[in-house]
Amino acid sequence: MANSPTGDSVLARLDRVLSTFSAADSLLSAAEIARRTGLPPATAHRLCRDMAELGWLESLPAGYMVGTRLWEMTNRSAPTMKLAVRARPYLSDVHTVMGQHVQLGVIEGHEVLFVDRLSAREAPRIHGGVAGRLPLHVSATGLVLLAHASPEFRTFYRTFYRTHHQEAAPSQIISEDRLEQVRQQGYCAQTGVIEREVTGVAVPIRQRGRSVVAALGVVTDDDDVARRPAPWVQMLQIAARGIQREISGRT
Amino acid sequence: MANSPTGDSVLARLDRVLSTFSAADSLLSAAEIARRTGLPPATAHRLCRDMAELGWLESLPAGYMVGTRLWEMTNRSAPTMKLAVRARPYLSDVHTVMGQHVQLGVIEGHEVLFVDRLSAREAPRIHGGVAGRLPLHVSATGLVLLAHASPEFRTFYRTFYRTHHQEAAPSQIISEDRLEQVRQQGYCAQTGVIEREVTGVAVPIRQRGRSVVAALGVVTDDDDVARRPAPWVQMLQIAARGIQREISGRT
DNA sequence: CACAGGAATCCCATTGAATGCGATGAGTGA
DNA sequence: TCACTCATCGCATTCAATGGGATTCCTGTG
Repeated sequence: MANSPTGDSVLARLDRVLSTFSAADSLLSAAEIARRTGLPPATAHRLCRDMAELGWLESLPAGYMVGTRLWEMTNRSAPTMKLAVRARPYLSDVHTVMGQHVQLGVIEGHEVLFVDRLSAREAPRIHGGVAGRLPLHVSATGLVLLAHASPEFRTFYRTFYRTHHQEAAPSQIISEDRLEQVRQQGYCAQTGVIEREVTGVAVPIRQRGRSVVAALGVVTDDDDVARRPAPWVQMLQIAARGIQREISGRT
Repeated sequence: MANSPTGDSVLARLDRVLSTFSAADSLLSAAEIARRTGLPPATAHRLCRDMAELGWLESLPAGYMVGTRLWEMTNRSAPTMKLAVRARPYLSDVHTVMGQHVQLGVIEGHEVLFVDRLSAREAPRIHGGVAGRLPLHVSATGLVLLAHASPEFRTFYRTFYRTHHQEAAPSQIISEDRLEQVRQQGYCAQTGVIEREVTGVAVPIRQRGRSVVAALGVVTDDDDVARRPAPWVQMLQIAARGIQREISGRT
């Protein structure tokens, strides 16, 4: 017994402890955390206590919960979150006018991470919430991001997906032709990939007119959108331009 | 030199490193971080590298930025953030109908932390963004939270504020009478505390009809609100009830 | 009411992970 | 070419972190 005979760093352990919490398990006792992380109870207990002291966790009689400190620090200084905050009013506009789910996604690892979303209560339920993730090619938002990623990344993604989800890889939707089309058109619209009847439309958001840093999308069950996406695309593009202006100004 | 002769833990150092980043300084080199935290360059460098490996930070040629991993974990599992996500549609409703700044605040330490905000572009600029903080008594949102806090906390806050900001503590607005009034009325409306002409109105949000866990507020420069807050209060209360139902259902 | 079982918390000898000095290399600007 | 700064690495040092075990604190149960 010493400074961790298992050979993992304090940092890695902290990450493990934090990962233990989820939407379903937001309140965990020290013993439970120890069990799930495989850490000795005493160690888990000490780590949690120290994290609680800093506000990383919140200590309650019943156990520990994730605190607001990390969220606060991240939200304030992570560039992606600053983007989300600045884009928010534009999402809101789109949401108000279209009355559908509106979302803002970025590439994170090999998935789309939805960094903001305004949901329509009357619209169909969709997968993933705020901070949710989806494979890149199953949503229009993700597909736009994939289309504008580097050629190396696109190749990587194809092989990656083939190896991990060989079950039903609809390879035509991530074909180079399809992605080229998305780039040319300046948008992506697709219906029924996750669920029949549901259509996604998304447009890229560029930083200073260059690299694509995010994608703005709507999700709807309005059949009309699938048939004539043009007006919707245009509304999204106007919002996207607003966001681009907003984020290209100051840092 | 050893396992930290300065006597602070790895955890404390990580916290210091993360705190170094801010909205203004979102991209920092290892050397810069070392300078600001007072850590030896080699140590700062190693910590950053390790954090980047886990996704806590993002490593760029020009330096380090805060990554999305911590935000993601926090957003998914911190109860306060789950509250914010669930409340979002209701904030959106209020925002759409009233066309003013709408915000959701919780008590965090001795301040209000705004966990969500929808801003009106045409409305007056207000202090603090999302993840912003304000002293409890300078906004209607904070005052509602203070009014519903425990008597011990209220006493603590008064003495705390007096010692730290003796300059201009408007003690009448945090008097027990005033707070009692806020509780009785079920809302708080006040004008001109931060800026003349600007009025805040806020109502409490209760969990399962009991403890107040958050406050919902609007900020506006509409003079009419200051004179006749009643209709606005009622709209807020309807939204608040919606949120209460939403968060009292499942965990 | 005593007792069992589980959790939280404390204690403390042990030790290897973390540390930071110093050196090297890469990059930049004068 | 030189001077300066930063990133990165190697390595001996050592104390902060560790975890087994004991103790205390609950809580539910027979």
